[in-house]
Amino acid sequence: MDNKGIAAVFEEIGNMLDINGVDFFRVNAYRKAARTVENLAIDLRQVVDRNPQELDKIPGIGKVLKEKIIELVQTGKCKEHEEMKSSFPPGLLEMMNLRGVGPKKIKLFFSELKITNIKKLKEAAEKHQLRGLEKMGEKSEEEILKAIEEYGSFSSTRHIIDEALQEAESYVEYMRKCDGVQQIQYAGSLRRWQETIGDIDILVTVKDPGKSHEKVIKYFTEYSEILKVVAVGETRSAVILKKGINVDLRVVAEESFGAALHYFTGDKNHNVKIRDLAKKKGLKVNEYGVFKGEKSIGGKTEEEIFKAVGLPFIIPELRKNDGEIEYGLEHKSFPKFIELSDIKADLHCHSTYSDGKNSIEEMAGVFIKKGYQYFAMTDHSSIMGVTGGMGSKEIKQQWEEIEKLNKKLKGKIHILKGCEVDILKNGELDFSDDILKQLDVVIISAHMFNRMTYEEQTKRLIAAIENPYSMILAHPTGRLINKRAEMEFDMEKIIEACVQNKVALEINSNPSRLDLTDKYVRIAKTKGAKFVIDTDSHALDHTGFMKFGVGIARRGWLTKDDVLNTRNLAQFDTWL
DNA sequence: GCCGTTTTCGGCCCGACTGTTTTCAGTCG
Repeated sequence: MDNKGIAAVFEEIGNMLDINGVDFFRVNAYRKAARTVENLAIDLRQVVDRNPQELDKIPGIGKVLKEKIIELVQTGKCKEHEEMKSSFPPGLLEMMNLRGVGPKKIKLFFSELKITNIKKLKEAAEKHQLRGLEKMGEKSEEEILKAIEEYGSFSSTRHIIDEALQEAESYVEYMRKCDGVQQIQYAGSLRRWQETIGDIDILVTVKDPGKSHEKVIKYFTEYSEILKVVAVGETRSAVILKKGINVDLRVVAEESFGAALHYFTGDKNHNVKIRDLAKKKGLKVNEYGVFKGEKSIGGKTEEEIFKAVGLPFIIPELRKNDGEIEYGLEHKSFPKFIELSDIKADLHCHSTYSDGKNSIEEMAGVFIKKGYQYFAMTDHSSIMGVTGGMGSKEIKQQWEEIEKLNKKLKGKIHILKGCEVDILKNGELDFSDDILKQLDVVIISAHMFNRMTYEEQTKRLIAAIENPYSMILAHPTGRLINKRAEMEFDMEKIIEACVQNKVALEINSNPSRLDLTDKYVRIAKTKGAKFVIDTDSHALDHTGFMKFGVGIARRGWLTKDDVLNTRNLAQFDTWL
């Protein structure tokens, strides 16, 4: 069983304990462990295989959960989990997904009305049987029916980052026009550049706290794209957009901007840790500031929050309670992480020579506008028949065109002759050595045969990486977020093969790919890998995806030096 | 269930909003 599966089991045990009314801290221990395991960079299967004692180092995993992890990895099951589940009516846990329904309500519905699933809950609400229960009334019944409707109509999947970003930017633009709004900023997982986004969080400060709050909240709930207003309070509001994304608004005074921004940026585990640190120093951190007793000692900026608990500024991308707090306490400063402005080239894009929408010259034009010094033209090789991949005749034509363009565009940008060469089933590449040796940039990638076994796939990829002409391994897992699962293979071995053979790892910036993921970026860095951040553009407007790849790189703790396309052409050429 | 330069036992982040109530429990982030 993999990390995700283990996390799901812990989450389920937590939920069942919660419904059973067990001590909340025990429940929380399971939930916390579930989040920790889910966000873990290392594969627990390998840890258990190698040395189970390493589990002791994982925060929040003690004696009991360690044994459960070993059991789950080795047998695929956990006895206690199975036993608990067998005593739970199927369908009961699913009700946890309904907005406004938690463990207490589930327990109430079950003990009083024998409701064991969403269908029965709906029937009971429609027959007005719920309003007779303790603390339940007409309104609660309506809310439950609405929650069931929402649950049925929206997929519970998380949103792709560029969709969420567009929605957030439009909403922020709208809010900016509201009288009384001073500062405005989206926060949450979007500000952390997380690969997928659960909901959008918007923070606003107002000039005149007493008077403006109400006005701003009202304006927020009048946005044209809203499907439903979920909550309206004095400082908070929540809505669901027509596109199915939840948006939370928080309104605070100017002097609390930093504290609120920190609180609202999260993630939750990071925030809990910061508050815990504060507590040990005799301080209290909340969304309004840092307090010593009643007295505020900071909160206007995020820096003040970090400083109060003895930390240097931590960039949003790192806030995952994934070692960043410990690192900050020990080192008192962080390396300067890569920024979008460090990028000097794009090394993976397509033209009409394969499945791109635009000509080479048009692609060159957009990269010139971005101020890039060079880019690699990397159309598909011929096996990608559906995408009109290039045979040896087409690629030679392309070289001629590139040479002409390089003369024409001299001084503006330099085009490298490249190719996204497919990895064949046996690990060989889809072009002869004769072609490969004439290319400036050879990207290798697997588009087909993704159903091979774990071992076969690992072997296949390693063979391709060991090809002396291979330079960059593109989108290794081949996943498409919410659409296609990742290929199964031993990622650590692949990373090691890349390091040994001096093959760079691509961070593919396409928001549906984001492949490598941040977790493996970080592992690869510790193993000494080099990276490129590419957009894999198939049209002019895809070239703007770079920011997402840079976000992943920052989440993986990369600096400029780790990323090859931050180098100027001469330096990059040396690496080639 | 986890954890420890205040503890191996006794703590565990902190606050907003809703609905049903007259003081708060449940839920959420």
